[in-house]
Amino acid sequence: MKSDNLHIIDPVETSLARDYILKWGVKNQRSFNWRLSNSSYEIFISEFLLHRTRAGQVSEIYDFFIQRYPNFESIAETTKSNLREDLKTIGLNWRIDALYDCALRISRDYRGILPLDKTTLLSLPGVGEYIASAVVCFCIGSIEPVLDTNIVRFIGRFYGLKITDSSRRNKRFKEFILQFLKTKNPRQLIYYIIDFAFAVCTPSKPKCTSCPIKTVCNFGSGGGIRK
DNA sequence: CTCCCGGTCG
DNA sequence: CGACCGGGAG
Repeated sequence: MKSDNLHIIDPVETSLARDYILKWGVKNQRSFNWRLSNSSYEIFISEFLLHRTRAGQVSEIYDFFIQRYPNFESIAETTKSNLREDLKTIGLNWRIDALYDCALRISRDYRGILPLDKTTLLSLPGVGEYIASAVVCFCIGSIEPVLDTNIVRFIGRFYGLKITDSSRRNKRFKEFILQFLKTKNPRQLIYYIIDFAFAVCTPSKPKCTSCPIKTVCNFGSGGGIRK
């Protein structure tokens, strides 16, 4: 029987699940070129393009885009219509405008070098908490509350938290993911969680019966979502 | 916290 | 239709 204290982080269960995810990730992680990059520009671009867009979709144009636009200046020097043409397969025109404006500002105000503090990142158009946190974590290696829809679903189910539309900005979810990411390589673990949530802890019909952490998971062990 | 928005794909 | 490695406004 689990503790009656709701929403208390169990360090043992967290540690067990983390170890399982790390093990699972080694064999089952997806391979994307942007995950191998340590360039702040490429990391920023990839997160920007992944905004509300499937990873498989982005992967089809990612190499082409980085080659054509190797830095922020090259984006700032083209036209919005060129940029739209080169990104038309992934859509979301407002995002393309935002990317263009980001490139202008970074070129003009920061000499083309992406500032790596969250406050400045958040001031850029189209950059919210997820992208700012992910960029800082991936570039510097610090532990940040990176909460995309996949990670929110995973954290919510695992700890038995009610998942709502605002969970990604919920203070409790942030605390839980920060705790979960307390490893030497949070970036890698984030990728693993995302892939795990994509393949096993899916939105509909999660594969709980074959899930490696069902015994310590609130959802998979039959606890369901506690209020 | 709630709601709306967006282009594309499975 | 729901979902996508969310952001912005209210």
